[in-house]
Amino acid sequence: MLKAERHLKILDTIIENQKVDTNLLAKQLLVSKDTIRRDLNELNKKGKIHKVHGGALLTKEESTHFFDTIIANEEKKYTIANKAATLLKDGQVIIISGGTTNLVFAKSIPKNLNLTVYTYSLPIAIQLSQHENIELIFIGGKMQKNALVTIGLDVIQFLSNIKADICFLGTSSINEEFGLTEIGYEVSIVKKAMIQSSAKVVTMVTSEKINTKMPHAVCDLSQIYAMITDLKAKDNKLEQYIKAGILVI
Amino acid sequence: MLKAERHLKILDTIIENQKVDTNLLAKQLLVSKDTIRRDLNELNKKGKIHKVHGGALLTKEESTHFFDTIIANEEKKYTIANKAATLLKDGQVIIISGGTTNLVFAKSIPKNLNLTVYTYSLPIAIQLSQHENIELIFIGGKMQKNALVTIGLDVIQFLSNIKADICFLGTSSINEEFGLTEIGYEVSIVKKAMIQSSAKVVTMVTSEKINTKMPHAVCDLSQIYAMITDLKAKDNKLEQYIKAGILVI
DNA sequence: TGCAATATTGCAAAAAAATGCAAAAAAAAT
DNA sequence: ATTTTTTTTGCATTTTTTTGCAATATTGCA
Repeated sequence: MLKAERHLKILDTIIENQKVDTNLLAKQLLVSKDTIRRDLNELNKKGKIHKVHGGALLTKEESTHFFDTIIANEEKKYTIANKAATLLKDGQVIIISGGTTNLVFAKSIPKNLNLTVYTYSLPIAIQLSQHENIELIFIGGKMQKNALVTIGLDVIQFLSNIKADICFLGTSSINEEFGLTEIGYEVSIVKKAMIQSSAKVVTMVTSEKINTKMPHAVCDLSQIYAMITDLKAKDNKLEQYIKAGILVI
Repeated sequence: MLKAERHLKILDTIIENQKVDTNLLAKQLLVSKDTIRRDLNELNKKGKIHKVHGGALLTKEESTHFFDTIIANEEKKYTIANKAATLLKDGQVIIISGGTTNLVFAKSIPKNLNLTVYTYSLPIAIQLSQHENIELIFIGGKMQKNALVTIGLDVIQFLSNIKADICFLGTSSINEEFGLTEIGYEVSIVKKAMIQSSAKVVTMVTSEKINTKMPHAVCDLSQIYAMITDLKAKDNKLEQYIKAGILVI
């Protein structure tokens, strides 16, 4: 049986019974417990189930479902999110920008990590409010209703008063000459403020945005600590960024 | 049965019966009393329950969890919300507190009204973000995860800088002698700040909260402009409030 | 106060999870 | 088609978690 097939069956049984048991699954699917455990870990990481000692439970996703509608390139974003999660360490203070890449990232934050998270995105806040060990601070201000993020002066001012370890910037355009650029002016301003407030800058870029440019500058390559893409780190496209001194993951 | 599953069942029964009994649980869940005790200790440590000799009791935290509970007294709250909506006028600036009464109120705001709304409740923000003509400002700060509202100093400070026409306070306890009172300290502080920032104070109270008292004072009757309940305005219970000069609707 | 019920603590057996490793299978590259 | 690379899987080992039991302490009530 294929791994993906197994995953679907696991999800099916968990939806039907509200829970699954590692031992039972191993017998039913004719694989070792280790394999089942690995399966459950993967599904857990994707936020599809809630892993516990001895098996897994159904996640309560009423809240998050509301926003999930359509996420473009979801697979790529999961790839990126999982890589990004490896940068997280217990006790860190991080800032997360808006966008669906970051929403997927928020879902992928391991449930056992203790973090302090600042965000100005409503969907991300809802997602993270389900996370036991995260201290969540919402950055208030005028709401931009289509994107469900706050913008404007209040946000900038709030950001200017905090100091974070890492800021995670969702999909922007990136380009060797101009660095990070944004489509909207307001967002570019907010991102600049985020960078000012953070020791390290991590940018997550889906491959189609690499080597593209938008009207509003955010920062240049020298300010970026790490760049996370859905490509393999040694991909040709990424060579120039490695040369620029960025940690490419 | 999985441990996590047992914990959920314990929480379920405690929400249903307001309390649980160690012995009974041991028999029902087919484990030793020691295990139940350990379970209760863990849940207690997480603040989900309040452990006592012989079992455990319900905590406020769990009773106000936003996603788990169906809105209590939903009918009454719709009655209240519709009355409250009659106070709204084009161009007003209003502040809305948290709670399910206000959530229902937010749903009931006529779609053609132009308003500026301040809120610190995530569910209400989501609701209002669907509303074409509302300028929405979210008051940021540390998120209280169970109720999905922001609390703390940031909220107070933000509120101190705004000036609204009306603030709508959701269900609190009301009482002739002590005025409005709240169960939680933090919320009482925030509500005080809301009152400071508003020209008029409107309180929405479901009938079972009338003439009850909670530990933390918010304001006395003289500061209240209008009081909205699910009762008829000429109900006996409301007489004293009319005498106190409140517009009872 | 005394007594029965309930709690706590230390301990050991059992179950489950994590880790490292190597074989097998699948996918990709040649 | 075959070699190389990557992914998947099972197994042995170590570590952690869970659980019940017994001994001891504490609590609440008559």
